[in-house]
Amino acid sequence: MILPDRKKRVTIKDVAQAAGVSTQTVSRVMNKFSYVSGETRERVAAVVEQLGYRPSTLARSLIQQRSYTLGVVTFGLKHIGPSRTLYGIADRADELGYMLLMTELNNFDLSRIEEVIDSLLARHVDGILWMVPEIGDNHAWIKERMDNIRVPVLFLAMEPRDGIPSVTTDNFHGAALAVKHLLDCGGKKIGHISGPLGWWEANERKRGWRLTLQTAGFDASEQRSAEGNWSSASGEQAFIQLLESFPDMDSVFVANDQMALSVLREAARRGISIPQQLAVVGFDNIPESAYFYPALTTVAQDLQSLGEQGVHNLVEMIQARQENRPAIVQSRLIQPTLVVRESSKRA
Amino acid sequence: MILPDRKKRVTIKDVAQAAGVSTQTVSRVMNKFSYVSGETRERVAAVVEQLGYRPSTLARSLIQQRSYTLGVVTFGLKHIGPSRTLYGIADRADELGYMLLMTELNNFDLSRIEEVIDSLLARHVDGILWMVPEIGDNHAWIKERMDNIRVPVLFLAMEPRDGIPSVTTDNFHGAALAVKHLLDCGGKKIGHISGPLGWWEANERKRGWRLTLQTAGFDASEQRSAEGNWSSASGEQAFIQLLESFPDMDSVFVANDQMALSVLREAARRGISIPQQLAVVGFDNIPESAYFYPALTTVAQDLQSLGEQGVHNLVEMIQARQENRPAIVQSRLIQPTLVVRESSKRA
DNA sequence: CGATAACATGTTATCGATAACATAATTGGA
DNA sequence: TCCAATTATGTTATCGATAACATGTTATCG
Repeated sequence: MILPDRKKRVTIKDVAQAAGVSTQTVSRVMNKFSYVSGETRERVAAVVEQLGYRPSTLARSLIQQRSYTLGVVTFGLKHIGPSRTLYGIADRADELGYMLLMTELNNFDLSRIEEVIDSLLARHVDGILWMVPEIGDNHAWIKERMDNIRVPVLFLAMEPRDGIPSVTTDNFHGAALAVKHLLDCGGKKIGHISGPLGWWEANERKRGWRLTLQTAGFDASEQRSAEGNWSSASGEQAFIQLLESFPDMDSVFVANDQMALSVLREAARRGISIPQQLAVVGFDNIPESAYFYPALTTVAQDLQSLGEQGVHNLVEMIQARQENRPAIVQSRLIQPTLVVRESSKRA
Repeated sequence: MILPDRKKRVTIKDVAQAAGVSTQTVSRVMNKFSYVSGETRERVAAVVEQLGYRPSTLARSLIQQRSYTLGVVTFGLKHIGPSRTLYGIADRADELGYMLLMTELNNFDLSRIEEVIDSLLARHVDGILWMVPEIGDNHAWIKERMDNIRVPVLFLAMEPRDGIPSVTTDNFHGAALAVKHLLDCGGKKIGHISGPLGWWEANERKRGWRLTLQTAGFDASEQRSAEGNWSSASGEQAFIQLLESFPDMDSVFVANDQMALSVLREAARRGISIPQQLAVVGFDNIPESAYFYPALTTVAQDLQSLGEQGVHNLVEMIQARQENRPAIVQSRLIQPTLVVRESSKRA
């Protein structure tokens, strides 16, 4: 027998010819649920097996107007947050029979955004997951262009907006949890190290800090907070600055764990004991935070499930559209939880 | 004028009809470099602009037998290492005009591996980046199946093998750097906390530790090393165990930064001063390691450039094949560097 | 026993583009 | 001036599959 050229794709025609049937019959065998006699089915299956035939999803996508592929647009992939989300996305997508076309967005020019979306649409993705943090007005294009995009788009970690499907961690509530806990621990003078305030998430966390304090009758004035940029380096700077503008601070809520790490270190250097003199709470619950010294109390946001939810809802929208049902647009908030560890435990 | 249905794809036919030319002419306008009169070109371009036509990469992939898409198979995406690599991949791929089809491999069953590869091939990827750590014999399938895969496959972080293209950090050399540095710092009794020894990378790092010590005439017996599983939790266990089996240890080389973090903490708890009583060197140079207390000396592996190199070489192979040139198969080793910080600096 | 339904299979059109080939109109050089 | 090369455009085949339709064969039922 002549072995087929290993470098050439085995097509449905090859199978049809080898089995002595039409391509349609091969297609029927591959896709089950159609009238094919047992004998024919077996014969075709044998040829499929023998030639190692695998249908081309690409060709199928074209005729069925459906690719079983989702576009994912990320930003800041090299950081741990996005990759945990991506993990959830990959996992659920696989479960639901979808693959992911990935793009990293490296800037926010409108032209770059269009380019990215166009290249996804050119590959016929069934839907798009927009996994880009909301910074300044970099989401401004949404209202205008949304309807021009022929497929559903779901936004992750975006400020909830009416009529725009999204899945987002409740940053405000997370911050409130942190601050309430610090109050419970006897904190009276609670400072804040925020993320870059151009970021919606950073703003929400700061708002959570401010409002929770004010509601409880405490001071949350501007000199009690300092701004970082999420990095440990910036956290160190912000902490030093905060120690100056708010010297009698007894607790601090830090907008992410990386910056909190710097707080722990700088405190150790200065002989400020944690949690006795200064209670610290972070945000994110990165895996390392349990092994900081002292172990960091932090707000856990479940990014993996954020990603999973995102895929789930997006696929739901895709199916609705496929079946001509009205799309259920919803903004979903995921509640973070507090993980109490040593850095805040006071006797 | 009747506006086109926003939900329907604008095809080359629509443009051709609206411009009063054949689809071939539209194709020529889109792809430049062919005879089209200035007048026709302008007219078609205007229609393209007006209808917002974007060619379907999918259809083009089918006829050109080339998709400008790379398959990426990851493992352990939720960890920081893979995502830094992925960032490098995404960046370079974008630069070279490729998109990425991503899959997370969640187990090593041969059937799962075939499934993953099949689903990438079904989507006509031009090449595959295998970004899965080598654990036990989970790469054993390579020799057998490699030729059955119709596209080039490039392996990241795999043990270099003749005839198999790969890009890999030189773990052995990295470990040697670390141990030599500890010797330079006056270390005489140098322990090791390894990663899970089923991993090739963990083994290499341990081998680097052992051989460097032996070459310098020092003891590197088994009770001077303990095995972790990369996690901080396991690092703590391994360190405690090591303190028992090797009580007079004066330095320790830890196979990754997460485990080293636990060493720093446990040492602090026990009043072991670092670096005076115990010098510590980690591996990876995760961003946080510079902000551990004390700041961690570590071996920096440039995962981003690992990813970039991988894409670069893979695309080179794809082009070679396209142009019927012989493929240049090479295994490339990337050299890590030592970053000296407080945890090893002795007076 | 003949008509209708269920089964089994094949033929042609289609998805959205480009390749390969064909043809007509200019241009240019001997 | 005439023919070959260049320019400009159209027609048909193709990539690899499925949809839609057609047709023949075998059960089934009144």
